[in-house]
Amino acid sequence: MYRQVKTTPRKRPTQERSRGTVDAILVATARVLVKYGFDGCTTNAVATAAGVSIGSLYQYFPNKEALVAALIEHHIEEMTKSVLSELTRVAALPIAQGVRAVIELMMRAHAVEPELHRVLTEQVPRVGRLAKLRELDAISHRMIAGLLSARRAELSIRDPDVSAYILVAAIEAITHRAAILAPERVGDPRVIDEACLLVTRYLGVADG
Amino acid sequence: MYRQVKTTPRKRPTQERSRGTVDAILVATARVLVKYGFDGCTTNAVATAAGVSIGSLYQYFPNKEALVAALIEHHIEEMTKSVLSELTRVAALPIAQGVRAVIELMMRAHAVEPELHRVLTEQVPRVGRLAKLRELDAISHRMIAGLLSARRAELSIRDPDVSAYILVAAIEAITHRAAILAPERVGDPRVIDEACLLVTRYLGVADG
DNA sequence: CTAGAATGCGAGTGAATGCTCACATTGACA
DNA sequence: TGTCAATGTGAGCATTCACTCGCATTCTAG
Repeated sequence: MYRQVKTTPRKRPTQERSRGTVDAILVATARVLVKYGFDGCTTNAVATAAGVSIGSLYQYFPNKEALVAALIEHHIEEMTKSVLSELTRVAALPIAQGVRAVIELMMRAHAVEPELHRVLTEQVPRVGRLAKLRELDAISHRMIAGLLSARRAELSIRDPDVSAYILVAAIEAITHRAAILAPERVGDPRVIDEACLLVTRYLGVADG
Repeated sequence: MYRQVKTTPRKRPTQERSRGTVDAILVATARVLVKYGFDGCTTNAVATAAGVSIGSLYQYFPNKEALVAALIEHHIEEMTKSVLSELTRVAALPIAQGVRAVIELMMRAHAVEPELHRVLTEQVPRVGRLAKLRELDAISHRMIAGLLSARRAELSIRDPDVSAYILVAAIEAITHRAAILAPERVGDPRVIDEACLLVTRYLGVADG
């Protein structure tokens, strides 16, 4: 399918100077990626945009994919972190409030740098980072399933696992679409309210 | 963003012979695309796989993107057709039955040639066919909104438009995910049942 | 201060590949 | 059967681009 290439860094920067270089390269990658797309994101273009020589770029990244992979990895890790912390926090809340909190988190997560988010999302499969994405999915899925199990008495669901699958897919899609296809919908309280309604009615709890 | 290229056919085939050529090229494109991905899908590879010379390929397709665009267009048109006909049919059914019918349609639609579907989906933006996809979205959205409006008395929703947005996003995602990330889930009756439940509970109607 | 390590440089190389074009073959129609 | 248009061919051109390598500069430790 997709040619798999090594995307592990070639060398870790140790001095201050080189850390700056690596940073500049990553920032430039994001900029070029958003502006010209994956195909227009040539290593030479990135190096130029970063104000760094192409040789330096190759000191730290073994190839083009590695550049994008690094961005994706970073992005997904950030999302994983916030999902984890938010879901932990939510465990203590009344369900309706928890639902709203999670949905708002997702909206916010999609709203920061939506352009970059879109490009990265599109390029995930090309860069062989689907596994990383599925990891995030799996985490969300497990945590939601756990929450549903724990509060099962309050809910009218049959199988927490299937329900978690359905909910994760639905909420991810609603927020993702809002961000990608209709940016004006992001943060639209009608959409948020309605998404909350979808979940609470499905779970059989009163809306917050 | 993405360099836009002409993707309109260069010449319409008139004789029987050339129609066969065009067909062979499209079939080969699908095969090569699935097997080697977009990057591995070189025009020369497609021509070889089609048993056709590279020159002939360029008689009918102005460039590489046009090949994939043709496939995508065809794919989306097929989906649009079945969505239109199914939604029309559904208008006469009791709501719960209609919901199930639509969800099953979506599952089926995603289940035919899931590999090709996945690759095409991934390549939609690169080939500048996002507009076509949004068209299908808009059609679905309008028709669902229409249905919700018409049966509003039976439903406990506030804004048919927002509800349609939510439902289209949720159902599309649930089926898409099933097909792409967990093919074993496609047609899983538990997932279908649960998706129906999500919708009927949200709409406030009894499950079928 | 100095030696060697770390970092930075960028012209150039090699390979991939989209696409052209001059020519060959086939079909339609008189 | 002859002629012209439609169709088919594939060697190779032109370009793009990822990546290397030999050398220059900067840092650090002793």
